[in-house]
Amino acid sequence: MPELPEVETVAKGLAGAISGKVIEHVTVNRRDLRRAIPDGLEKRLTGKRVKEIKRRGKYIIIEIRGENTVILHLGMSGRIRIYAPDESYEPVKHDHVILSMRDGSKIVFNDPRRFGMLYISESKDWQKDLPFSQMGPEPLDNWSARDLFQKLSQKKVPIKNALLDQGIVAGLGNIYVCEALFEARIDPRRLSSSLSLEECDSIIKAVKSVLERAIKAGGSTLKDYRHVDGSLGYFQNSLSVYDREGQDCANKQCGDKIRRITQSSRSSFYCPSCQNAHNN
DNA sequence: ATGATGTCCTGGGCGC
DNA sequence: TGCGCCCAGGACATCA
Repeated sequence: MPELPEVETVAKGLAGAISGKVIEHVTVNRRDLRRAIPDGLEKRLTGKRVKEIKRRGKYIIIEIRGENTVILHLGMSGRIRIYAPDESYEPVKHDHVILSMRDGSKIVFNDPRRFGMLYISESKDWQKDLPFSQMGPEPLDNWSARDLFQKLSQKKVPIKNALLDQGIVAGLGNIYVCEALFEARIDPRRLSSSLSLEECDSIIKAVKSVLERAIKAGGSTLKDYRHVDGSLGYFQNSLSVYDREGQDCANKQCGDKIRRITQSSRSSFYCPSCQNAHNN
């Protein structure tokens, strides 16, 4: 379940491996992912040079010289594996796309659950395309409490759901929303429109803090996620509430236990004592 | 228009 | 050991 820190880690790994390099051959084994891999992808990318790799929300943006931008989303279970020129590539189940670079390295996109996407932007400027045209701010860039407060003031959904909405802020998923709300000491059930400007500021600080620490740790490996070299992230060891139902609250003086509830048929984890639901 | 619910998909974990 | 069941969840479709 890659969220911003995991996607950032993969994007950085990809950038180091293929920026400036030429794609010599493209193999697509299976096209029917969440969004079909477009026919013609092979032709359009063969012989092209990779310009730059970026990240926007949970998407990896691969800019190509002389072609529109390649958009990659890892879905839930997607992985990118990079094989150095001297490494031998042994195909495994669910290897859907293989980019063979001119220097002999290979980039493999594997996705068992097929929730991922790999396509080419329709417009010259990918940012004008959906979903980017509708996407909220990058939480680590210029995300302001004023902006969040303004957006939440019209929302009648719990704050947990609002933060998962990519139009409010980009890149957050279930894990980091739970963690950030714990750190901001805000109950996930609080109505979005009930939050004060100060509370929005707390949320922003908590989100930034948890994302920055997770990126430093190389992301969280719960099930599927791996770095591009196959190694693991280790931020899962630093999670305070996510998947810790029944365990002691991380605040030592608290003494309460982490609770799991369901919101919009998704699990939320929180500490009933530290995350107080006054003002609902 | 907004929010709630259902759908896609596979592997892993669980109970019996 | 093996079978069936349920769960994980990001984005999007569909419904009220």
